[in-house]
Formats: sequence, C-alpha cells, structure tokens
Amino acid sequence: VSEHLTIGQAAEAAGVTPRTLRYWEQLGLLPPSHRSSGGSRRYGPDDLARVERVRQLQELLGHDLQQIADVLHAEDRLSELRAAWFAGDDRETAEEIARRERLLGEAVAINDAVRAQVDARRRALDAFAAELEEKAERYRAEARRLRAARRRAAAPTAS
Amino acid sequence: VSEHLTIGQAAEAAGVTPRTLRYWEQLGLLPPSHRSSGGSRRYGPDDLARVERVRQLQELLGHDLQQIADVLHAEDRLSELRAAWFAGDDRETAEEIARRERLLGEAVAINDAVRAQVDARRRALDAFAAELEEKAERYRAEARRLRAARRRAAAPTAS
DNA sequence: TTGCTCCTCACGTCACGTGAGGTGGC
DNA sequence: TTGCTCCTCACGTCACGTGAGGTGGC
Repeated sequence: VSEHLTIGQAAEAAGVTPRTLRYWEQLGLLPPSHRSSGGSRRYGPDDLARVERVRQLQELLGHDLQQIADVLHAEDRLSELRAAWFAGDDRETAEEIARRERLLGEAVAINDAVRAQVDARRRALDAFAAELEEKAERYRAEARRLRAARRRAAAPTAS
Repeated sequence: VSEHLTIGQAAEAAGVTPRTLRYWEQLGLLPPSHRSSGGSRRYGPDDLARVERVRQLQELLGHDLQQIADVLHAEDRLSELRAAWFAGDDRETAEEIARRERLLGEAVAINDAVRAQVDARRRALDAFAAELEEKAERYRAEARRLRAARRRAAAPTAS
C-alpha cells in the first residue's frame, strides 16, 4: 500500500513497457528512487513525473535520449541547488549567488529553447490540419457527385 | 533545366538524406517517377509532395512506415480512380458507382482518423506548453529573488 | 506449492547512418 | 582529365521488442 510502484505498474501508468524503463535506467536517464529488499525496482511519484517528461520530449518534440538527458540534467542540477537552499545552506556570498544565477540561466535557456520547439511543432500541426481539412472538403464534394450519379443511375427514365 | 531533381537535390529540398529516399523506395513507399539514361533517380514535383506527406505522418504523428504505406496506398487507389474518371472512363453503372463510393469511403475514414490524431497531438502540445510556461514563471520568480540577494550582498552596510 | 511478476543476458528489428568500391555527367 | 554526385552492397547504431532461463513475494 506504498506510494511506490513496481516496474510493471509504473510502466502501465506511464504508457511504456518495463523494457523501456530498464533501458532508460541503463542510460542513466531514470534511476528508480528505490529497490525492494529482493532487488526489484520501485518507482515513486517523482519517478513517474520524470517518465512523463521524457515521453513529452521524445514523442512530441522528437528528441533523442541524449538530448533529453541534457535537458533533465540541467534541471536536476537546479533542483539540487534548490534543495541545498531549503536545507538552510544559503550563505549569500557573491560567488554563491553568481553560481546560482549561472545555473538558473542555463535552465531558463533550455526552457526557452524547448518552448520555441513546441511553438514550431504547433505551427506545423496547424498547417497539416489545414491541408487535411482541404482534402476532407474535396472528399465531401466528390461524395455529393457520386450521390447525384447514383440517383441518375436509379432513375434512367428521367433522361 | 528540367523539373526533375537528382536524389541529392530532392533530399536537400525535402530535408532528408539520399539514404532515406533510397530506403523508402526499397519499401515501395516512394518510387521515383523517372530514371536518367545512366540509371540515376529523378524526382518530380509529385514525388516531392509525397516526401512531404511521409515526413508529416512520420515526424508529426509518429507513424511507422508500414502505417504510412497504408495511408498513401488508399489515397493512391483513389487518384487512380479519379484519373480513369477524367480519362472519360465514366460509365455510370450502379456497380461502378458503388465501387467508387467504397474507395472514397475508405479515404474519408483514413482522413478522419488522421485528423483526430492531429487534434490529439495539438491538445498534448498545448498541455506541454502550459507546463513549460508555469516552469518559466517559477524561473522568473527565482531570478527576482537572486537579484534581491545580489543587492543585499553588494550593500551589506544596510543591515 | 502454484502463479505471476520480477531479474539479467542476449539476439532481433526498424529506420536509417556511414563508409567501401566503383560508375556517370558537366 | 578532374571533381562531384550518383550507384549498390553491407556493416553499424539507436531505441527498444522479444524470448531464454532463473529468482522472489502474496
């Protein structure tokens, strides 16, 4: 009754296979936060959120796993820094502040780049949707012609 | 000065590699409409449009090449039918009309399915964009805190 | 004890990438 | 003739899929 899921449950919840989670772990992308006493992987809520992030970057933006690792790594360094912050380790020397600003700047740059890619994808999808709508309209016109032809064929006496 | 491009030109124009075009041809997805006397592939405007279709289905919707072949094949059968139509071969027997309606229905069903997938992707991208915007807002707040800390560090006499 | 899921190799697959060695057109 | 692109194998790669054979928890 824990919050931690087995690999099968986590895979099911995230829409991937156990093999995928093991492969991502092998690449250092997704080390499960716990193991059972017998050695089975256990995935917590944070792990599931990470799976979701990887899926978005991979499926929606077409990144390869190395690029995804770079994005997640930068975010990880920023959360480590935040953790140290909350732990009271916030001596505010000029050097420490500069270090934080540098890490934050990295994360902001990556976030902006990803947002730009999302916008580009949306524009591409909009253009694709417009093409498909045009095609659908041509199909509707063709269906009307066929229905008219069917009426003519059914009532040839009207010629 | 022809309208037909070499494989290198066609690949460049379409944003893929020559290897990709050869591979697609090997699967029967994209037979180039012409060959030079020496045996080189030549790609016309229709071929380029087809390359673009394959890219959209592959990159934007994540289809594999077998699914893409199915979509293109149905559309191909419909254009063959239209070609016969324009060629004057339009004897409008009830059987012929029924055949056309069946092929058109297939194409409409596929078009509707693809449009539904495009809409689903758009919703997923919108959700992703919203998450990224939230994250950007948190980053901005953090940047403000850091700037304030920098001022305190620069003017410690004000304590 | 019986299933079911878990584990680690390890080979297979899909969609190409990348030379290897040779031919063709300005 | 010299580059450059083209050609056909054919092996390599990335992100897994898919058994093979064995262990662990309700």
